[in-house]
Amino acid sequence: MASESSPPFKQQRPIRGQRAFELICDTIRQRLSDGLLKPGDKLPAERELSRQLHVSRATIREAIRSLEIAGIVYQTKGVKGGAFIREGSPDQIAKTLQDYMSLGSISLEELTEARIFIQDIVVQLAVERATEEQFATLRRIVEKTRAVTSVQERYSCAADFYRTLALSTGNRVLGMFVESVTQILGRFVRTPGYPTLQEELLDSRERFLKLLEQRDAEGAKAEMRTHLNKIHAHVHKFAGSKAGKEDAS
Amino acid sequence: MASESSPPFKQQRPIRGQRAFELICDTIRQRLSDGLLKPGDKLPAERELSRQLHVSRATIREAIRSLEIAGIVYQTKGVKGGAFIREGSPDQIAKTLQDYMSLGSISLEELTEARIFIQDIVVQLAVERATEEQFATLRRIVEKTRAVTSVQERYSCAADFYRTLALSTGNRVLGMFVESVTQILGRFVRTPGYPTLQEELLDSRERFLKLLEQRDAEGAKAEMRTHLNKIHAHVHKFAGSKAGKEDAS
DNA sequence: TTGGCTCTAATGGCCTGACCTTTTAACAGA
DNA sequence: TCTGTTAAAAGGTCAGGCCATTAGAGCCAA
Repeated sequence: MASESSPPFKQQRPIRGQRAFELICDTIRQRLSDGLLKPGDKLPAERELSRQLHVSRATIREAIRSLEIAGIVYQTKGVKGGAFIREGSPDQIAKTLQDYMSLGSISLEELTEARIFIQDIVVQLAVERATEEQFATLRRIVEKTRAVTSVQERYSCAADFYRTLALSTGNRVLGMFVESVTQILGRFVRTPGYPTLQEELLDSRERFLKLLEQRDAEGAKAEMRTHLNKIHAHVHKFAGSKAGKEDAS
Repeated sequence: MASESSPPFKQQRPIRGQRAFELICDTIRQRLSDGLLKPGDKLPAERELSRQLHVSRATIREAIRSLEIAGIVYQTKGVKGGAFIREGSPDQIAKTLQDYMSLGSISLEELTEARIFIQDIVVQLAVERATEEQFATLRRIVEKTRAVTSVQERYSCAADFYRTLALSTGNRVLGMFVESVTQILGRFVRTPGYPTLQEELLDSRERFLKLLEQRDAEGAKAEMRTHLNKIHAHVHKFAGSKAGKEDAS
């Protein structure tokens, strides 16, 4: 935010429902896409922006709050605190999908179905593009999985596995989707009463890795599909029983 | 919002950075996922919520603002106005992806690449699941495309086409992704100076529809891929030249 | 020197209370 | 019946204040 001494925001003609805080958001977004603001940069303090833009601090706060919720900035308190531009993260997509599930605009079944198809793509691309080093990382993660005991740790390992796999495609859009689904399904796993399903996991992982290293796309995709179908059936059953209990109570 | 007479929001937790407006958001989200709130429902007025929850109106406003930015509610002014729960829409995903492009967390190339793969899935599912009626709708859209002249109209027809196609898969997650990408690429189309690329569009659509109606998945996928590759090359060239000009100026 | 200690200023979080604009419904008058 | 006026409700904004957190400055004692 360059300091602007000229009157910057004197919208006295709000013909439309344009709100002051939206103009401020748009300005900052514009500076982002123009490259004037980059991740890590710090916005001026609320009181300072209030002076610069000739709006009240409450309005500035609504604007910054909006940017925060949109995942564009984060805020910290204290001196040297403020609003900082952040990197994009899958969290934002995950939150949106989660909200949409709550709203009933998408269903768990649609999410898992989409996941299976997209994971197919991921596997295909991983076979084509993953480096030996990434194979090694995946193998390390599987080894780590062998040692864990708690549900929480196993989920964490699975998340690492899918994340690394998606990373190896070099496509961060796919990566964000995969990570989002992982996070959402993770909420079920963390729900008390979620039954463990460990038995064949490691075997499946081993087979999958082997096929991946052999660059056998079809085989790896089939293995992944089979595994995901099992997992998803498990989650659906759990989610269904939970909903049933809620209805009954 | 049940009225709580006991001290509701006196968070003396220094460890947690939990803010008052976040608690309010969480409460409302909880009611959503519990089914106590549904799309179309109206939240109490700001002043009313302020009284009920024993927080200032400014805090209530920050909470509602957050829900609005998250795409959960929309607000209207005037008597009979207020915050209403809305349906989930792809706009939210589109906005997030757009922001992430501005932040540099994803690139146009990654987005279009992902689109090609996901459109593959969509076509596959459409071949398997689309009804005759949906075929007819698609054909109507193509016919309409024949008549349009402006870039804006043509974009609108293309958006309808992809939306209808995605709809026919019955998977709204895929639908939202497709719609989001359409919206984002639409921003380029609407940029002044975007060169038209009309020639083969209608021919391609015709061929595609024919293959779709014959339930020829591989053929339809190939046709769609070829078309998208052309479109994307076009967009990339335009985006690249625009970026170049910006650097030069 | 070094390890704490307090003090202070900067900053976000929250509050109170007020005024404006927009929107709708109720009402009054032709 | 229609039309214009009015009042109430609701969001949008402003002004100013206090509190809690934080990092640095400066100080003091071991």
